[in-house]
Order: sequence, then C-alpha cells, then structure tokens
Amino acid sequence: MGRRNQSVTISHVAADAGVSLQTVSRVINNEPNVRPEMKARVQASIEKLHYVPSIAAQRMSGSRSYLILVINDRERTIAEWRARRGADWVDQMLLGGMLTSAEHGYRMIFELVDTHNDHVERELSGTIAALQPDGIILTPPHSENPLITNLLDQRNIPFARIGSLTPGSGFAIHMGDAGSAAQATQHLIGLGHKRIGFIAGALDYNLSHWRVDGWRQAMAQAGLSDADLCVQGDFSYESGREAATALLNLTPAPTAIIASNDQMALATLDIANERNLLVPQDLSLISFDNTPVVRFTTPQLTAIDQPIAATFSKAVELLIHQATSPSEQPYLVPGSLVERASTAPPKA
Amino acid sequence: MGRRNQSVTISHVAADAGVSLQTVSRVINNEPNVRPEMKARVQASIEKLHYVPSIAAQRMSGSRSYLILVINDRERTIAEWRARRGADWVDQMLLGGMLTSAEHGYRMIFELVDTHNDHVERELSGTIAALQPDGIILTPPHSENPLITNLLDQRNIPFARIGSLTPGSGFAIHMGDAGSAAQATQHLIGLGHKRIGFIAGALDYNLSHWRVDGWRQAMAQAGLSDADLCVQGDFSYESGREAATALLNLTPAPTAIIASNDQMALATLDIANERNLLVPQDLSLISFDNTPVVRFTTPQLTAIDQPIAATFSKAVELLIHQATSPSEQPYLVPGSLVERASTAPPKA
DNA sequence: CTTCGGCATGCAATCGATTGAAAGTTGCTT
DNA sequence: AAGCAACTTTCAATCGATTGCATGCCGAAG
Repeated sequence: MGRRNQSVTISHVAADAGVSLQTVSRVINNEPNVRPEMKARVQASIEKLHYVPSIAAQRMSGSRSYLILVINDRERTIAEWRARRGADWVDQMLLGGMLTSAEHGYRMIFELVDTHNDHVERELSGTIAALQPDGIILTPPHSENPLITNLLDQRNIPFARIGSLTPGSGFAIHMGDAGSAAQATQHLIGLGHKRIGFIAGALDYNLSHWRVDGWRQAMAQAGLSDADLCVQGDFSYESGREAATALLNLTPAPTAIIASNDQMALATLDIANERNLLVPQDLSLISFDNTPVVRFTTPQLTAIDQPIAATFSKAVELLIHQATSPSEQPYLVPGSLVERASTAPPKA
Repeated sequence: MGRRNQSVTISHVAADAGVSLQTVSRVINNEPNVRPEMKARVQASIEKLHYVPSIAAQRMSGSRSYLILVINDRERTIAEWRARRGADWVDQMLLGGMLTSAEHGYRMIFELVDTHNDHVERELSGTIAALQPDGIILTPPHSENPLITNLLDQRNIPFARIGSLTPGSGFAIHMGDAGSAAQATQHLIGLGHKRIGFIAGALDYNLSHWRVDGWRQAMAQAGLSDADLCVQGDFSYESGREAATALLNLTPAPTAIIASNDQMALATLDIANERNLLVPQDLSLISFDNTPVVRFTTPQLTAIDQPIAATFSKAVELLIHQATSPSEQPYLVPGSLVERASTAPPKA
C-alpha cells in the first residue's frame, strides 16, 4: 500500500557516477562496449551506494527473474509427506539446491502440486505466470508427467527432471536406481543368499520400477528365481509392515530383503524383531535412501545412499548454464552402497 | 533475453470484458465501487483466459510482492547444518511455513545468512533490495540479533522472530522452552530422581539458556542441588558424547540426563551403551526436539516435541494479517512431553 | 429545474530495470 | 582534409500492474 520505497535504484547510481542509466545497466550485466574507466567509475558508485538491482524490475523488463521453481508432489498432510519421503529428502533438496542457486545469485521457490488433480496444468500454469521462473525442477512423480513436460516445452521454460531416464526435453537426471538395486542384490548374492525378497515402492514413481528391474536382472544373472519374491509397498511404514509380513510368510522364507526406502526397511526390522528373527543372522536387510535414521537402529542398516543434494545441485547448474550437450543425457549422479551391520551370510 | 512473453495480461482481460484496466485491477484486489454485474463480467473473463497477475509487476507498482523470506543461519557445510539442527527442522519449517503461505497466495524463499559475519546487515539488506519481501521470518540465532532487527525496523518490513521472548519490534514467537525443560525435569523428579544432569545447547541460541533456566528452577523448586550437573554442548553429536562422558564421570553420577536436542541425546545413549549402562534402568534420558530418529532407537526416547511446523505456520499468519495485538506478545506455541521408553524410576 | 454528493469507470503517470535505435566520439583511410 | 567505420553513450519505449485524479452518471435536495 504505497509503502515508501527508500531503496537505491539504478538512477541514483547513474546520478552518482555522472552517467546515464543505460550505461549503468550495461555495467551490471557485463555487456561490451563500455570504456574500462567508465566501468570502474560506475562500479565504484554501485559499491558506495550498496546498490542491488530489483529482481521484480529486472523481470519486468524482460530479463531474468533469478528464480528457480521446484515442483513437489502435494500430500494431503505433513505427516503423509514425511511418511512417504522421510524428512531427509526435503532437507537435502533444500540445502543442495539452495546453496548452488545462491552461488549464482538465484533463489529457489518450492511449490506443491497435486498429481492426482485434473488441473495440474492450470495450477502450474498459474504459478508460472505469477512467478515467471527462469527454470523449473520437477521431482518424482512429476518428472515424467507429459501434461507438465508438454506445458513447459510449449512455454519454452528450461526444466530438469529428477529421477528420470527418458532423454526427451528438459534435463533428465537420475541416480542409477537399477544399478544400485543390482549392486545391493549382488552384494547379498556374494554373501551366499539365494532367496532375496524385494519390497517395491509406489508405482507412480518410475524409480520404483527401475529398482525392481535392477533386482530382477541381478537375480536372473545369478541364475536365481525371483518368483513371488517381489511385494508391493507404497513407501509408507505401514505398507512396509504388510510387505515384510507377506515375504516372511513365504516357504521357504527369504533370507534377505531389500526395501525400496528406509521407512519400509524400518518396518521390516520391526517385523523381524516381533518374530524373534535376528538381523542380520536370520535376515539380512538393505534399504534405499540412507537417511540419518538408519545409523541409529540396532543393527545399523546397510543402505543405498541417494545423493539428493548433489542431484539438485547438478539440476540447478544445468538450468542456470542452460547446458546443451544432449549426448550426456540422461545425466547420472550415482547412488552408492553404504555397508553397515544389517547384512551377513545366511545361516547354513 | 527478450524471450517472447505469451502470457495473459490484465489488458487482455480488460479487452475481453470490454472494460478498462483499472476496473480489472479493482476486481482483482477486491476494491469497493464496482458494480456487481461488472465484477461478474470481469471475473468471467479472468476465469476464461486463465489470467494470473504477475507478481513482478505487482511488486513494481508498489503493491505486495507476495514473498516471505526465511532467514537461516549459514553453516559452512550441509553436514554441519544437519549435525546441529537435525534434518527434521528444515522439513517442518518448509512444510509448515509453505503450506500456510500457499493458502494465502504467498511463497516462501529461504536465505542463509552467516551470523559470524560483520556484514550481516549488508548481506541482508541486499537480499531485501533484490526481493522486496512482504515479511521476514528470523530463526535462531538471528531472531534476536539487534543488527538485523534494527535494520528491519528501519526499513519498516514486518518480521517474526522464532524462538524469541523479548517483545519489542516484530512478532516474537517461542515454544516455551523454560516450561518444557521444567516439565521434563519434574517428570523425572516425579519418578524419584534426585541427580538429574543437563546437557546445554550452543550458547549463541537464547533458547539454550532458557532450557537451562527451566531445569534449574525445577530443581530448585524440588529442593535439589544442580551443582556440577549442567554441562555445555553445542547441539552436535560429538559435543553430546563429551558432555555425557563428563556427566557420567561425576560421583555420584546422575541417574537421569536431559539433553537439549536429539543429536546429543543419541550421543548420550551411545555412551551409556558403551559403559554398559542400561537405559532406562540405570539411566533415564529425555531429549528436546522429538525428530523421527528417536522412535527408532532402543529404547525409544522420551522427548519434548517442538512444534516447529505450527510455529512457522503461526509466523506466516501473523505476517500476512499484519496482526497487531501487542498484548499477546510474545506468542507461545508450546512444546509437549512425549513419553516413550527411556525413563524409569532410579535404582534403589 | 438546477445543483451537489456519491458511486462507477476511464485517463495517465509511475515503479525500476532492459533494449534497440539515434546521436556523439574517435581514429583510420585515401 | 573529408569520409566513414567502429565504438561509446544517451534517448525513449517497454514490460504489467497500481493509483490519484478527472469524468460521467445517478438520484435526492433545494
């Protein structure tokens, strides 16, 4: 409401340096054709007056907005969000993305969009109109939603897709989920396990499929059967309990289980305890995510670390530099197996 | 760079509805003096064209920016950040604040500012000039930094101070740290404990002092001595180990310990295990924060839950509604004791 | 029947930056 | 010494909204 704006503008700088606005603008944006002497004088004034350009004004005049939008799936409640994702995801996403953005003078804004909504485009479209971000980062399960990617293509806004393999438009970045699952499986096979159960994640996340695939391939490669050994979960603790129960009710029961996230692994651990199964002696356990919790369970869990912060950092850099080396697509920021105390050879 | 901007503007709406821009602007901002019939016609056009006002333009013309800035302390690395704060803080801050902001059409932007920097004002001042936020949320230890609050006062930007008791300018919101500490202490006293140790948090956070005070008062009230029983930590796991060691080396050793955050409580639990002390039989343990980890330790930890999401939600609402009921200051969003399995009567 | 106040709407200036074209400088060629 | 290109700097329009002021319309009061 007509709040008096006492901030320093480009014309104050111009006046102070005794040049026109346009020259100042050139200096700010590092454009050519400015005499070094002039440039120095302007920079001195900028420094002296602590001038910082207004992002709103820059955006208005058709330049950048220095804003990067991160699209996350909206859960109905905070509890639900955390149940499915674990706190760590947000933490790393925020810090990884934010630090890198800040380095380049950009800021990040988070937006929640409901996948199961017919108006995704409308909703996103409105956000874009309001914010006019320079780039957008899509997180699963939005990363491969054609409604969204088409919209972005059409609007010509650069975007990155986290957890995506399909090259196509936008930068696809993934963490080698299939490879990681295979690595975990091979680790268990190496220890002598033959019946290795797998708890899959929610199917609207493509990475859930990739993880299953990796496990399946590793099993096949070792000549082991995977029949009945894959049970469906949805990343929640509760679904993990059900899946673990189903797996351990099989005869013969698996001697090892890989869970598609930490929450489901924790559930599996609890089920094992309730059945008086010792981990790792009676049951080996490997999880995906490697959030801080897994270091405080008994035993500490062997897990596939997901480099989320690094992934967001990469996404931000790609967007800002508008990289264009389509040969590299999809970009890989690989996960890695962190060995702790939840795996051992099966009992003879 | 002169990217063609194909978005719908206010004049498109005006043309479609057959009225002037100003009328459309009035309708958007719910101003009086518009005939209902006219208002309906304009709203129909807005709906039809999917018009959404550009925030940059709104900000430019002296209105709101619909941006709320959250200032956090910058740690040197992500690991350091997480060590001191635990992942959950970020998660709840983001979700609590974001959901509430979104409800009112606002967005949040996070900014890291280095406390130990002489140029705090300069840095913050630049961010404000660039973003021109409608409100700012200060988190500890910035909440009571006079350099910052003075700057904000002077610029006349509404702000909230999380974890602050001092009324003064801006909205002070706290979680009743002293009361919570007292509650935890009384809980232990009720169980029969007489020697209750306390691990304090980093002293540049005021809430660290309040927690110590609460414990001290509860001890005094029960006629118990607190001599030597308070040891300094800095919220990190490592400092927790040292503090716990110091406390358990006392003779007689405390039979219960309250840690100022979960990280230090986890460290205490580890130290107890290493010394073959059973929790809770030999040592009762209560922590602050109640992050998800404490449900997965053995035993599960009794903890003071800190309603961070609710606090941020409150902060956002105060800022947006520009509430002015100074009588209520400071606002309280109280923590609560969550009883789990880490406390028991002391051995006879 | 004129006039005045209140409500509804339109005109034009404004916010702070960018940008393409115009104007002014410089220096080199012929 | 005049002509012209290349480089610097300035002028003026523009982005999309808000806002104070002017204007038009209405009915009620004088």
